[in-house]
Amino acid sequence: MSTQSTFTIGKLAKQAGVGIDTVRFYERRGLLPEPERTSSGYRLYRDDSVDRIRFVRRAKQLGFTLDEIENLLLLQDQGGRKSEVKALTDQKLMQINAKIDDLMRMRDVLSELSQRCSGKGNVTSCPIIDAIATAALSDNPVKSETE
Amino acid sequence: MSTQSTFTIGKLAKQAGVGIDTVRFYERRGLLPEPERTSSGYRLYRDDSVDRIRFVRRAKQLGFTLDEIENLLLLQDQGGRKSEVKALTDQKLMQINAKIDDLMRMRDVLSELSQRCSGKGNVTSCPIIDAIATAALSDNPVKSETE
DNA sequence: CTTGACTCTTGACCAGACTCAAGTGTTTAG
DNA sequence: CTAAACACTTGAGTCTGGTCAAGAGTCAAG
Repeated sequence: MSTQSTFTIGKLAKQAGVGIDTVRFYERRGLLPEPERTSSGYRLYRDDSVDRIRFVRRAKQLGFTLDEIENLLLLQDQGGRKSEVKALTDQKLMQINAKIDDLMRMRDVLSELSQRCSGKGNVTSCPIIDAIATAALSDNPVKSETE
Repeated sequence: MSTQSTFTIGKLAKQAGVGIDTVRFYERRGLLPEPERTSSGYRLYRDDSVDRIRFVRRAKQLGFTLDEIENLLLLQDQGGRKSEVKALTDQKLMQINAKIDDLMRMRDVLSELSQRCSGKGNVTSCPIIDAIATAALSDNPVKSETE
């Protein structure tokens, strides 16, 4: 009578917008609890599993790794403190800022090199190649702790 | 009388600032030509190999992958056209810009969420968790072609 | 001559997040 | 009843850029 709200892995995957293998992978990773099974062993899910996978996907879009997301989910499940969530967020924010800084430095160099290169003729005395070949780039570490 | 300017892999690695394994790895990858060998099989290098490794390292700092660097080196070795080098550079520039855009979008969301979260109390009704759990984030693709 | 430092090769392993293959069992539509 | 579509498990492969280990040969100093 009412909508029977359990479904197998294929529907879950489709509803959550991921592949079937991804669902099983998330389960192995501990991001999804082990679901009930039918007598024949098929996994049975309910809507909350869709939500959970979407949570993972959205957190990933924000730059969190699966390990970090596991942490976030744990805090949600077991009622952690807001300060822990905020700490994870701020840490991620700093990592992202560091990465942006790296990339902007690369961009600045590349964009200047591109402008200096006419693009005409053969590669002898190409400002781009020359700059990479000699130490025209500052030799300070471009690597941030985020790599 | 003159400085005998060949050396084995350890010196090369040290001079270029990479590990010995990295040198051999670059050779396997085709970034370094196969060097001469002593009668006992030791690799023998000259200064140009130092330059070549440094080229790779600098190009990497600019965001090029080893495949792309191989390409760059090929253009340098075989006198390609400047336009090809410029094309590679501009392509990389666009990739980097796309990545920066992605990261800035993430940063904006995270930074707003962080500001909205007091960090006090337990996680029930945490604005960060709530935002990830519901569709508070735009569901448009954050993925750029650079991933 | 011996010891220690150096080099050789092959091949495995790391992170991160999946993705696929093979072989088998289950459910459903016609 | 049969065939398609779906699901199961185990285990391996993908990509990138290295890094490490084992076992053996080589070279320089004392």
